[in-house]
Amino acid sequence: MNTELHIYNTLSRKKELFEPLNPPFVGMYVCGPTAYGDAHLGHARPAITFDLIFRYLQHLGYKVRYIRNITDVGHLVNDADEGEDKIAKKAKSEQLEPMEVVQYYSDRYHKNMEQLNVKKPSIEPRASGHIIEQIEMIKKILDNGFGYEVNGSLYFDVEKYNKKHHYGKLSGRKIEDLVTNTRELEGQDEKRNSYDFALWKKAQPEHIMRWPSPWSDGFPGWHMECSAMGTKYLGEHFDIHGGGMDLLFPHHESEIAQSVAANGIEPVKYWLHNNMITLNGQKMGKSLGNAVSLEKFFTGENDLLEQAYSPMTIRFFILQAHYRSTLDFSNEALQSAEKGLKKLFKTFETLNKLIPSDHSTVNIKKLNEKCYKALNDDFNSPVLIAHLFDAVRIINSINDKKESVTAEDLELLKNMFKIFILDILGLEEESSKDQNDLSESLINTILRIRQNAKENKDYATSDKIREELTKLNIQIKDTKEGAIWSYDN
RNA sequence: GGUCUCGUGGCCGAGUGGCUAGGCGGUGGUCUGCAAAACCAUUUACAGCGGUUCGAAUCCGCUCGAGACCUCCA
Repeated sequence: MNTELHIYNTLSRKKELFEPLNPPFVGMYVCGPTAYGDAHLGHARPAITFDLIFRYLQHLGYKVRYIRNITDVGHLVNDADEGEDKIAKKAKSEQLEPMEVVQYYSDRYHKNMEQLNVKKPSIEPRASGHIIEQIEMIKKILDNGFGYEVNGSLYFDVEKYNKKHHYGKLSGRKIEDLVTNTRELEGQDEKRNSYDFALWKKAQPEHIMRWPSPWSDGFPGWHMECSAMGTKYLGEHFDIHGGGMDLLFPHHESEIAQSVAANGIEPVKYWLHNNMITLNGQKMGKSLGNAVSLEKFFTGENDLLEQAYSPMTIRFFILQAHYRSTLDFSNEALQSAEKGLKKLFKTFETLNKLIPSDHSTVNIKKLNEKCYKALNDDFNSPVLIAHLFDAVRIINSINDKKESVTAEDLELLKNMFKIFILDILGLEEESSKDQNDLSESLINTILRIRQNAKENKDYATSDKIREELTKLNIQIKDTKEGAIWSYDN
């Protein structure tokens, strides 16, 4: 039962039985963030999706090596910029060493991931730390005749590659379509064909991120880092490669081509892609200017947000949709997720109070099996959550003496909750509110009651309240504007 | 324009040939000093049109609508 995991492979566009290449080991590579800005809701989706997958594979007993890179070289800021490095641009504008920018945003990313309870990957390599590996891989591609050099820059010869292999097999594109669908740019292009892509780019004099190579001082092309680092840590052929659907083409397509060109074998057995998060039906992305940072979600400081949404609300919201569906953001949807999550956690308390009886009126074993069935069907977390809410209803009914379970079933129920909610979905209870906020509003509530008593000339009660608060080192002062209070330390 | 994906009830979101998804909200009830919580019941569905089929939200075709990718760069 637990072993029949099926996952949707973008390569075949079908659900396939998951069979690792070298069980019990599983290698998984996921495209991580570019460290040049704060993480937004769109970044949370792949992180949480592959965290779920990581956690479930581990739960099934696999020894998973999970690689999630940080891209820290050669990103453009947006379309308007002429070939300038995203990180370098930021560095220049803020008078920083590029690595300072990378460090700053990596730290912030890690903090957000921790808040979302996303487990750390096994290895988190950086592109800048693997320049040698990338150069070595480019050399292999050249040796095998799939690259060409122009003025110190190297490009991948897609047409030549496509004669022996299929460029476009992952994204379902045909090279003829690429020809007709790419418009010609002015002569500045060094590439033989518009669909060729850079393996290595010669740095312009103003570029501050540059490394020596046999061809020029420059930087690696976009797709190289994932091919090189994936190969280095997981081997030439590994189990799972993941990322957002937006990376399907050309990034992942080109990764396949590079690996095949260099190593002669298909790099990845299962390709997994999560869908986008939309806002008013449109993809959420930095370049579109509609991306709300995770930090803003947690504090609520954004015009689009009616309130703050906790990291666990965000996590639950994302897990309530299947990872291959688009998920539309709205305040209403997040608020209902918040309530649902609260209900789920409240049930933990009820569960611990339950008293077993000598027979069960509900089939807990079957429910448990259904939960596994949901996850085994391409990590269907929304269906899993639906089953867990069935369990919630059952638990409350037992508490109301309308249903009953044996001690054995109760144990299973407790175990289910722990395994699915805490371990696999990775949800955790959040301390209801900031402690300070809570005590502050508590005191204000008490003072309002005292004010009422005073207005009713019930001075016995109002004095009693002041006395009790004083004992707690909370000093009350009655002023013309009303009572004020402070900690009396 | 090319390629692909999608269109489910007030909102979000599963399902993919016949059997209640689920959450949030609404309504009625049980409980309750009142409320909350909980439980029970209940409400509104499968974009439109046509076809296949004993039977379609689910398959096929068309129409309408929405989105993603398709230059440089990561």
